[in-house]
Formats: sequence, structure tokens, C-alpha cells
Amino acid sequence: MIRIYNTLTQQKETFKPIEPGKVRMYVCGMTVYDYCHLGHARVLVAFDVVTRYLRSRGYEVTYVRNITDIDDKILRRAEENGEPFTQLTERMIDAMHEDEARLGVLPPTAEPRATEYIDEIIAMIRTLIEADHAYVADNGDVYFSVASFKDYGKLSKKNLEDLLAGARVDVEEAKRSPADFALWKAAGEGEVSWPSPWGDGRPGWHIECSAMSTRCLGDTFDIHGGGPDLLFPHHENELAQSECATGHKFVNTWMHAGAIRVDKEKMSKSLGNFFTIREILETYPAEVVRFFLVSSHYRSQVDYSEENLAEAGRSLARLYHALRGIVPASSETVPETGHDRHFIEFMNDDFNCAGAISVLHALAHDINQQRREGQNEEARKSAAVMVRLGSVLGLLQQDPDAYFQADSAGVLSAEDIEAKIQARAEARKARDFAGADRIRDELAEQGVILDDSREGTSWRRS
RNA sequence: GGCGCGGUGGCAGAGUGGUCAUGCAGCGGACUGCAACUCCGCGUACGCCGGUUCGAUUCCGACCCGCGCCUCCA
Repeated sequence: MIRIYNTLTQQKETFKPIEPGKVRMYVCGMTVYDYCHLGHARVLVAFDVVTRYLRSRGYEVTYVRNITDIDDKILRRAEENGEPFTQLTERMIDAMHEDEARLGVLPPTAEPRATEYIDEIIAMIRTLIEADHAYVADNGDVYFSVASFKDYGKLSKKNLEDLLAGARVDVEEAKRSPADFALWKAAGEGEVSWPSPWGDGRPGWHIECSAMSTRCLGDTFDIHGGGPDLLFPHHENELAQSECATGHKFVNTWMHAGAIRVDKEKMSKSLGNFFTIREILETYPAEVVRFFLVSSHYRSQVDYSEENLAEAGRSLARLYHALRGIVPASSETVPETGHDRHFIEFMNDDFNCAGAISVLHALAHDINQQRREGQNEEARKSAAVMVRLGSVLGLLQQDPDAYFQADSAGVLSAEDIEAKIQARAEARKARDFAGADRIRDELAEQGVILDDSREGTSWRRS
């Protein structure tokens, strides 16, 4: 029994898919005008874990994550760069795919782009106009009439009066109400546009998600996810449009990830305090970044800092250390253990990954102890469990030696290091400990740490 | 101002009405030529004040503090 916190009802609910055994999920993806930052990574990883876990429990998951490849920010950036907007978006989409692959994020089932759904968008706007939920304004824009949807605000818990009282809503004369939002924006002279019954223009931001999600997943689907700052206005507006257009409930479970913070402030584009994924990956192994993200609950805020990343690295190293030098038994031969059940218990409770990781540590402890006591077969079984549970979180899938010895800015080659280890072994044999220690210290200075064991000496980069 | 979330040991981070989170760091011991790795052990954590209760970090109320959204943002 999986329980998920639903933003709409503000409580954890037992998850029951519309169609037994199948899950239809939509997550708001990127607006591709810049590189992805850590905040994007959080959403990517969080819903990757949701997908992996649901699949591991036997669900067939259809995971749709859109790409917004047309909007004002894209057009502005393309103009600044002096390039066609499609060239910019293609480049950023490639970069995004690269980033997510490095973070171990599985590709979604479908990745629809706004520009490929213009027909569906126009059809939905037409339906909304016909039903009097939208209107064509004097300036040629088409707006959604917020007053026409009595449930407006039910997702973000806002009421219209409060919204209108706030001075921050965009006062646009053509709108009937300041809270109304654009479905279709009329194109100015020379702007990128598509033909429509209301003249040339381009879609507003929210309508694309309504059109793509309902087209790909049906009028009603199971899960809709996204970042914390999408709750309002984006998801609220999406919900309003969709329910008005289809006449059905839009989404059963709404999931929102927590924000990434830097120095107690939200990491965001507007504050300019963001770190891109590729920037961070220059300093930290991708799996450490993923581990950092997964080791706290997806809904909580997390602070990005060098120290926190470093600690995640040390914690992950403990896990890989346990796996080092043993060949895990094949997973099928190891039946479900208490650890598996614990893991599932944690994950069933709104994807409690922090708890799930504690099970991985318990397994590491078991393996170390079993090896110490010479129970190698038991250790191999424990390792198999650890790797299979790790795969649900997208962790521990690398060869441990490869993980520790990954050539990240290493000055010394693996051959050089092996040669030094050999020299040290000979010195030790001759009981020249001063000489042996000198070699070890030299390696340490180059960022190489040695681990002696009965079987010999292994090394890792610090 | 409106709405929402949170304050857990040196740090990170789960969780629970009454024996255990977990990890990092630290300390003591074992292993080791010495280290590293690993193992064994250690540390009177639950913002503040009331209330409910046999018993509250966990439930209720007030208060203090922090954060998020209300504008493009994942």
C-alpha cells in the first residue's frame, strides 16, 4: 500500500491508480533557454525515483515529461544570442539529456514539445471560448476567465479576492480581470507565430501542459508533479483550463518537490544564485550529487553547500566500500529479505528515501561483518540485496573499483599508481617501513588513498 | 497583509505517545609494522510556554524563530 502526499488535499493518501496496475504520470519539465540547475536536478531525480519505485512494485508507468520550447524567455535569449530560437532550444535540449543521463535519470516514456502540439492547443482554446471560459480581447490575445471557474484556487489554497488585492498581479487593460491569464498571445511584427482562428500568435505558458498532458494521458490521470514554484500560478491555471475544457477531474494526485536553497535562500533564476548541473559535476561525481538529492525527503527543502556535498560523498563511499572486492550473488537467487521489506515500508510512505538509504547502510554493515567472519556466501547475498535496492534509487550500479578510481582530474595514471603500490609492497616486505610510508604519503599528496587488506592493497582517489 | 511548510544530538537527516533511525564528524578499544578500511563500544537530541495523558520530542493551544508562494522561476 503506497501512500503519497497530495498537495490538493494536503495529506497523505493511499495511492490507487485509475487503471489497476498502471500509472499515468505527468511532470512539468524544462523551459529550454538555459542549462539545467540543481533545482531542475532535484525534480528530475525525485520523479525518476518515483518512477523506478512504482515499476519495481510491478506498475506499468507511463511517464510524460514535457519540454517547453517556445516562450518569451526563449525568444529573448535567442535574440540576445543572435540565433534562431530553434537552434537555442535544440542545443539546450541536448545539454539537458546529457545532464540527466549523467545523473542516472531514466528517460521518460514520452517527451512532448509545445511546438509539436499547436493543433491540440488551439483546439483546447477553441473549446474554452465556446464554453465561455475564455475570451478574445481587444489586443488580439485570448485570455482564460478566472471568474468562470468556481474552483479556482483550490490547488494552491488561494482565493480570488486575496489575489486581486495583491498589487503584484499584472494589470493588463485588455483583461476582464487582472487574474485572467493568456491562452494565446497575438504576435507582434516579425515575431515567431503560428496561424490560429484568432490571428497569428503563440501559445501562453499554461495551456501547453493542459493540451499535452490530456492528449498523452487522458482527461484524468494519476499523478502530476513539478517543482515547488509551479504550484501557483502554473498548476492552478493548468487545472482550471483542463477541468473547464474536459469537464472532468484533471489529476488525482498532485506532487511537489521541495526547493533547493543556498545560504538560506531559494536557488532560483530570478535571484541568480543557481548552480548548473554541469558546473557542479566538474567538482563532484554525478552519483554523489544524486545521493545528496536522494538522501533527504523530496518534499523538504535542502541546502546546497560544499560541505553537504562532501558529506554525501563520504557516506556513499561507505556503501561502495562494502561492495568492493566481492561479486554479488545473482539477485534472482536471493529471496525477499527483511531488508527488502524494510526498504519497501519506507518507500511506501510517500517515498521516504532517507529511510530507504538507512536500509542500504544496514546492508553495508551486514556485508562488512559477514566478510569479517568469513561468511562469504552470506556477504555475496547481502551485496545482491544492496545492489538491487540501490537500483530502485538509481544508486550503487557502478563497479566499486570504477567508482573509486574514476579519473577525475587525476594526475597519476592507474598504471603509475599500481607501480608505486608494487614498490611499496616490496619495501614493506623488506621491512623498510620508512620507505613504504614515503610512497604512501606521496600518493596521498596526489589524492590517492591506499587500503591494505589480506588480499592486497587497493587504492582510491580522495 | 493572505495562504502554506518547518524548527530533532557538533553537522546532515528519518521517525515515533512509553527499548534502536541512519550517516558524517568526535572519543575509547580491536585489527594493522604504522595508517586507511572494517568491527565493538560511547555521547541524558527533540524551539519556548501551557494543556490532554499514568506517560509527549510525538496530540491540542498560544508564543518565538526560519522558509516558501502570492511576479518569470523546478
